[in-house]
Amino acid sequence: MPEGHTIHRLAQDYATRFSGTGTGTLVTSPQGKFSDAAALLTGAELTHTDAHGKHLFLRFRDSDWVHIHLGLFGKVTFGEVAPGDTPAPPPTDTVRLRLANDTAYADLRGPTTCALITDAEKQAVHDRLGPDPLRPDADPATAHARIRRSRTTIAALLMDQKVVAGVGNVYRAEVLFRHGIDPYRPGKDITPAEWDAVWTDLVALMREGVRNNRIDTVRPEHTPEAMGRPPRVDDHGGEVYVYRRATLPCHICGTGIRTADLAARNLFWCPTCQTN
DNA sequence: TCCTTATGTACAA
DNA sequence: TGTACCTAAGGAC
Repeated sequence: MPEGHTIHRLAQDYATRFSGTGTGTLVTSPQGKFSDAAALLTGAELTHTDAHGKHLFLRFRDSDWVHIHLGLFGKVTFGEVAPGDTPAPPPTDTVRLRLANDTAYADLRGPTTCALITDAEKQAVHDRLGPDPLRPDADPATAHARIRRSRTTIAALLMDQKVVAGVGNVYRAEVLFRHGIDPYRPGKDITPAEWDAVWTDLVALMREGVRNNRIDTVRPEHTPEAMGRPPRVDDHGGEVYVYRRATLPCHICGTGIRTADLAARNLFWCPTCQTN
């Protein structure tokens, strides 16, 4: 489930379990691809975690960072351990990285990236990413400056991590729906007022995503209860307007939700509600 | 048991 | 634009 909210939540969850405990962390790579780095890190304490867009950073000692990117399939599962009672279960052979201490373990599977990097290499990652709605230092004007000089569609620009970091296919589709914006509009036509509204909304939606560890975008007045419709659960675990709802009726106007291929990803939108 | 699909990105041509 | 990479779940047989 990796959009930016997942990564920021992971930064918190890793820190809660492994940092500030005063104990070293057992670091292993049962799957093997991270074995050498794991051997260097094991026994050190996790001192800090950081997230920018879909990139997660775990700090050990003073200048060692583990850089993690989940890609499309990556997942982290946490487990609790009771000392001398319930030990961590043996990791399966797809676990790229396991952290374990006296009270918890965390298994990382299927990441696109899991590598030991330096401060400078970490900085280079930050430098190539756009502002992240979940970071307090984010400057939305930087994003709009790029958007306003591009003829590329707003739908494609929102997925470009150099423009905005952390937005993925779900938030892209949902935020455009919430603002009634036609996904095919060129970036250069997005006004400052529209961008301000979209950015503010992304900040709120993604913060809620971190809190709940899932993506919900449906306004209270459009929930099934409020609309007098039977309750539902969308495929991905949250409640949304258009994502993966192709051909189903729009919650607001009843028009069939449309889908199309855009830069090798599935775009979803309501042709009636999104005409701005 | 096989096939498709997925909230992602990098690189080659 | 196409392809490669990483994993697991769900549906069709």
